[in-house]
Amino acid sequence: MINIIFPDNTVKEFKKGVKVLDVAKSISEGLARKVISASYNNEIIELETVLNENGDIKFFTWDDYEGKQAFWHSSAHILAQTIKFFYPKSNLTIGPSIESGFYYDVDFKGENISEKDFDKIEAKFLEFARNDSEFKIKKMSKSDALEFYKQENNEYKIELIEGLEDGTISFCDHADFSDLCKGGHIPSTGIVKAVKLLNIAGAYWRGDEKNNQLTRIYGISFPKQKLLTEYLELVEKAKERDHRKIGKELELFTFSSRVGNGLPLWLPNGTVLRDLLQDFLEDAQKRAGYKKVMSSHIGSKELYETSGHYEKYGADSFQPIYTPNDNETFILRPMNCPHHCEIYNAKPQSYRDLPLRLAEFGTVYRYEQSGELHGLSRVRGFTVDDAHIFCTPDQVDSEFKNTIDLVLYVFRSLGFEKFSAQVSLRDPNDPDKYIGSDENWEISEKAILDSAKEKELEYVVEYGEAAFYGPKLDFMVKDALGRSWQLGTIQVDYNLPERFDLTYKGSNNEDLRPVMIHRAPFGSMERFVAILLEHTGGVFPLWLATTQVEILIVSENFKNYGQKVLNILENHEIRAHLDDRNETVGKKIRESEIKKIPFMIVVGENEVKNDSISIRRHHGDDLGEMKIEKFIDIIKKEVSDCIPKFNIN
RNA sequence: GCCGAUGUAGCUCAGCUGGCUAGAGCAGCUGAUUUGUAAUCAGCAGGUCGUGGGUUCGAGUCCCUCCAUCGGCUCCA
Repeated sequence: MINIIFPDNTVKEFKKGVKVLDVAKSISEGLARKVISASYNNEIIELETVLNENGDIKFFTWDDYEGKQAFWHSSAHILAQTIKFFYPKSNLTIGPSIESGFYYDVDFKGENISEKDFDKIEAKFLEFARNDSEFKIKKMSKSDALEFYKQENNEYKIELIEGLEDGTISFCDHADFSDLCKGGHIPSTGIVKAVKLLNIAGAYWRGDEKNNQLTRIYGISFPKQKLLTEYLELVEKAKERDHRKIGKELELFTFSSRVGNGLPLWLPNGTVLRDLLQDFLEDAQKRAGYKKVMSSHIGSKELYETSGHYEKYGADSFQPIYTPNDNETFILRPMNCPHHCEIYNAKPQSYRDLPLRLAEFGTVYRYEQSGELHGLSRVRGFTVDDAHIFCTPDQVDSEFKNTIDLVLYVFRSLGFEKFSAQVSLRDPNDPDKYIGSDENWEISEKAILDSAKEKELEYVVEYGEAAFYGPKLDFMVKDALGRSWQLGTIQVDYNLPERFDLTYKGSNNEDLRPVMIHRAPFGSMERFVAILLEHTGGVFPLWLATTQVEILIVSENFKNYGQKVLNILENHEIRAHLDDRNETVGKKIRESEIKKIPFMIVVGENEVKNDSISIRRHHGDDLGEMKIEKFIDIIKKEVSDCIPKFNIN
């Protein structure tokens, strides 16, 4: 007999060799019908798995994350079966589940496949699913596994198997289809009732640009047709929040091929928004003891050779700028830190001056690969809300933590409650990618991990994601379609201070080396605005609305009164606009609604007579007629309520 | 940079298998209307159909090149 512990901590005895599905049945028939996956001692298993030792069991249904993963992973098997049906010569590689759905990477061996083929693949997929074939795991010896794929001439699977240990290799069979797989399936294909292939893309084998490019087919599947319909509707809705669409509608920014790809043009509305964000952060930074500086958009090549950036990125960047003088070469600046190092160097520094926090909204230019450009999220010219903190080694800890507080303040003030933190460390297998001593790296990696822990951030550690000069703590936020973007970033750097020979005088008059912290709470104005647009859908909190109040006159006879109202609001620094066009009130309201303007003021005969204004909120709430002074109070209160000031400890 | 898709007026789109001077709505301009909470009416103007080449009696439509955008991959100081 074995003891099985259930999630509610009850323990039950079962016969050794009991099947997982029978354990579920012992609880209730209902559970046994709904359960599609399970874990034992935190290892994902099949419902057919037999249990021979004591352990913790968990059951998963479609409603659980793990249930969906098993469902989608199993769907990838059915997709693979279907692909083999239509393209018998193709080589399968890997087919995992992802956050929403699954994909399979296939080498089609020169055969063409496009989205036009999706209909027939989906139809055959569902036909295979309806056969309700059971997924069965079978163990295989390494030599048999290799032999299986040698017959298929599948060098990818062979490479995978060669990396596995004999005795740990298993295949998953369903119907007449067999695939190398470690497990984690639903019981049978019949549960999959709906499938949609989403797109087709190139993907490098093992994620390496130097390898063959495979064809990746993305798909998603559901246990009910209705869920698929709902999913597709949700995606359509999310597309309405695309920042590129909203940016166009609200006239925030644009691009021009004559200016250049990836070089955004900020329109008047967008510039108001951007300035508001900049003022907001500058106010917080002032309170946190930062000093503003400014520097040029180009710098001599030597500057970036000193920093190490030229060696690392020079060849893939905008190329050097020459002058009439043969001895001069300049570079369009790709980052602000070297400039700030030189500001630090402008005079001898003392430990009494530290920490020195230099802040600049610095515009930088990077030649991103053409396939990388993406609206405002990935551009070739952008402005970093940059600052560099020069401090003593003792101060790193507190400065780092204060910086985390500032980032969290920014995120929370702008309604980014859902974000993930990522600690990016060196790739232990590729030390040549990085500059600086091991000792310095270890100190800074520890500083970041300690701070993240103390601030109780929920973070993941990614090896190999560090900048070449130091480790990072990044704050990631998702866009409307669920893609993750890095916004805020904090980086500890022991290397640039050495390269620029930065020093300060210690209390014993000795020359000491400061530590640098790079940080940008927004990340960049461009990307931050992009994500902000996708989160708000263009409906900004009152303090960020580019136009806060639209004044609508009932007819041209009330132009003067409208103008008077406008003047009063503007005197109170309220961003108002007078719509004095010869149009109907209905039309002006419609247009203000589309532009998502928070408040509309309607003035006509009644208002002139009563020396008042009538207020309508965005989305239709009628606040009625009131004195203009009262309205000003309402606006001022709402603005101060939605944006608390940054307090430093 | 790589794989796939797309590219018609400022915007959103129509234009079937190649066949008259390429259409619509919104926006714009002109005029009428003087309007009370999501579109007043009429008229006018606006496009070398992304670019360059080719096939054809004839190309928005078919083929090739390049460019850009979109979805991924890779990259992201």
